[in-house]
Amino acid sequence: MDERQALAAFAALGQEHRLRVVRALVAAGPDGVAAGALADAVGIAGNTLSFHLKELSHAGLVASRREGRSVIYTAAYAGLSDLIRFLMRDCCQGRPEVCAPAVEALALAACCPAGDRP
Amino acid sequence: MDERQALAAFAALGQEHRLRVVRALVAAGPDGVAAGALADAVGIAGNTLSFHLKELSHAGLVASRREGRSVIYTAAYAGLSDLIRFLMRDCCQGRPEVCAPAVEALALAACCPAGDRP
DNA sequence: CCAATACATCGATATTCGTTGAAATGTAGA
DNA sequence: TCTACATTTCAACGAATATCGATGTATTGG
Repeated sequence: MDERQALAAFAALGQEHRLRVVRALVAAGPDGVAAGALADAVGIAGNTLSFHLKELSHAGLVASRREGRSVIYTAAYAGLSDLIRFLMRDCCQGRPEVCAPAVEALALAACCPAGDRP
Repeated sequence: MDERQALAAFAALGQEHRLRVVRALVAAGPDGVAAGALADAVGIAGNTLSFHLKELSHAGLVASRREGRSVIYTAAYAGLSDLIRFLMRDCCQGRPEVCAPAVEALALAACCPAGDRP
C-alpha cells in the first residue's frame, strides 16, 4: 500500500456516514449488506449512499457483488489490514516494547463480539 | 473511544501532511520530534504545521512536551491502538477465521523495522 | 412489453478545509 | 533588557466536498 491509497482510505473513513457504513459491513461479516439496507441503517438517501460507497470502493475498503436487483457490499478485510500496517510501519525504531502492548490489545479485541472478551 | 473521536482521528489522518507527520512520529518512537524538524521533514511552513498538529492533538493522535524553546511531539500509541480497535470492533460476526489472518499479519508487521521480517 | 424495484450518475449549491501572510506569545542567551 | 529563535494564533481567500433533486440504467415480475 502506498501513501496515495492510505490517504484515500483514511479520508474515506473520516466521514460520519462512510465510517458507519464500514463499521456496519465489518460487523456484518462476509455475507455483506445490500445497498438499500445500508441506506436505512445509516440513515441517508440512496443516491448519497451511492456517492459514499463509490468513495469507499475506490479506497479499497469495500467490495460489491450483484445479487438479483440488489448490490451487496462487503468489507474489504485485506484493505483494512493493509491500511493499519501502513500506519504502524517501522514504528518505535526497533523497540517493540513501546507499541507491542497496543498490538496485543488489538489482537485480543478485534475478532470477538463485544462482551465476549476477558 | 466513541464515534466522534474516531471520526476526528480518521479525518485527521486523511490529509497528506498530517499523515506524514503521524508516520514520522510513529517511526521516531517515544523520543519524538521537534515541531521545527517536523516542518522540514514534511515540507510545510511552521504555521501550517501548527494548524495540523493542533488537529492531530485534538484527535488524540499526538502528544507534546516543551523542551527549552522547542516543542517535542510524539505519537500517541494508545490513541492509535484505540482507533484500530474501534474500526475492527465486532468484526465478522464471531467468525474469527475471516479476519484473523489480517490481525495476524498486523501483529507480525507492525513492530519490526522494514526488511527485518520473515 | 410494461411497470416497478434497486442503484448509480449528473449538475448545482452550500459548507468545510488547507494555506498564506502578518502579528503575537514564549523561551533563551548577550 | 534587548535580540534572536521557536512556535502559535488570527483573518481571509481559494479549493475541495457532502448533499439534494432529477434523470438514467439494470433487473425482475406480471
